[in-house]
Amino acid sequence: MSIQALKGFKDILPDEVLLWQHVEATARNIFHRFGFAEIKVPILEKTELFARSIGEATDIVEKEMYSFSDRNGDSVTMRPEGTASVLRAFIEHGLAAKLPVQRLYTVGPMFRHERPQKGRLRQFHQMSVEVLGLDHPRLDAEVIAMAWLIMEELGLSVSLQINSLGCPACRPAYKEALVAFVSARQGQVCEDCQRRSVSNPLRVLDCKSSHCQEQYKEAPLILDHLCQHCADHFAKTRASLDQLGIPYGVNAFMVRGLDYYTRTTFELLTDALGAQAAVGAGGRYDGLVEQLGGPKNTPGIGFAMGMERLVLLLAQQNGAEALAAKTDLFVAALGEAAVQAAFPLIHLLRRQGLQVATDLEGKSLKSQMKQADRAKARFTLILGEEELSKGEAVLRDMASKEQQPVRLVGEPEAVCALLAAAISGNE
RNA sequence: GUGAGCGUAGCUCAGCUGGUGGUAGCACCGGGUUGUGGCCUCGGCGGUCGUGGGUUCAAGUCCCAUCGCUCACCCCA
Repeated sequence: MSIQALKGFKDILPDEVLLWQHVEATARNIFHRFGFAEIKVPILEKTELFARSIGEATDIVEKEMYSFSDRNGDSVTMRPEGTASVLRAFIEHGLAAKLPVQRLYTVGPMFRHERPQKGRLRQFHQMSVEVLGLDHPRLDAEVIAMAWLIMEELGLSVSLQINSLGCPACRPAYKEALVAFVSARQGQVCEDCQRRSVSNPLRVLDCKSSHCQEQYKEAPLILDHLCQHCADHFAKTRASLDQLGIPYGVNAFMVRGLDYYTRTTFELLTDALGAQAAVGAGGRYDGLVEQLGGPKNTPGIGFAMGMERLVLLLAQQNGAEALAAKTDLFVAALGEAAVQAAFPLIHLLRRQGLQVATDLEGKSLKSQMKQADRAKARFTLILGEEELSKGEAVLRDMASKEQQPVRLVGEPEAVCALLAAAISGNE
């Protein structure tokens, strides 16, 4: 048996890469329109960084991280998410002092040791954004609107849900009320919920058991327990979203998995990916910068989008035919003398910026025409003995089948220019 | 970590209650067209039936184990 990739680690083959590039290019373009700058951060960090940011008691930290001792004995971890690393860099380089409000985005792989399933891998890829230093509700709406625009420009139909998780002033009291509610119904909820009510109480609300959901219809809602400040912030965020015409649903049962979230949270949801509903999600994390040792009172908000999930959606919702790679010119040379003449010419054409494919071993013309067709070449330059003796080649338009002679004598640069002109003239 | 389903050619699959793996489709290579692609047609290449054991005269088929994949739970983008 030959060696296979690790479980949950996948090769992205050339055909699929076209979709990935489209997704990434679309998002990057929008990030830039919104004033975001790219930051590249390491994939490996000290384990402590994630333990402190994501939360010691979360599943991610407890049992899903790729952690190991490096050769010095330090515990290091392959990042399970991007926010912690970006904030570490923000703090480490004193970016707050350079610009009061930082808008950053990053793209790359994340690692979580989970059981793979549809839309979920051990190495997966996220595009994520962070805005640090501002907590105006209009910013919350702007960030959500940016995520929404990416969906629009990718042509993906998803739904947007928002919620507020409160802040350290109001959430604890709500948590207590919820725990009291669940423990009063111990016998009526599933084992998972009984466990969650202790480990991560808010999580009971998105239990998949319809029986549990029935029970929670009467449950206290976080939105009824927000302090004045948080309630205000949420109302203004909603008003700003309304102003932009972004359609959303308020879901008081929406909970995020990471401990650091506060106030506004949101998810972009689809029902087309099996159990994986969220293609993007994020929220505010106002205490996190300080918690990681950064400047006090540095609020933050961000979101991450799962690229595997976006690509899956794009492939099934949108069709991907339009993204096929194509070639400007295929050079078919027949016989050693022609191949000799073609080889440097091809290089010059490529230097000039044309996409040129060829067959280096001088196969039959039929075979080379097939290759040209497969490469989706718009033109084929046929260079055989006949043409060569006349100092010419034949340029064939693959779609119309029209052929015209092209003079090859003279300065190579001039010949290239002639060819390039012939090609662009036929567009 | 838990549960279920599935492993036959590069890909998609057929193979019934065990009885010689398929002219199967797609892809690939070549011929029909001495130098012209897509369509058609003819031919060719291609297999430790995931692996190991067991039952049997006989196992792709039944049993056990193991590895892998998929989906779901958990959790999450």
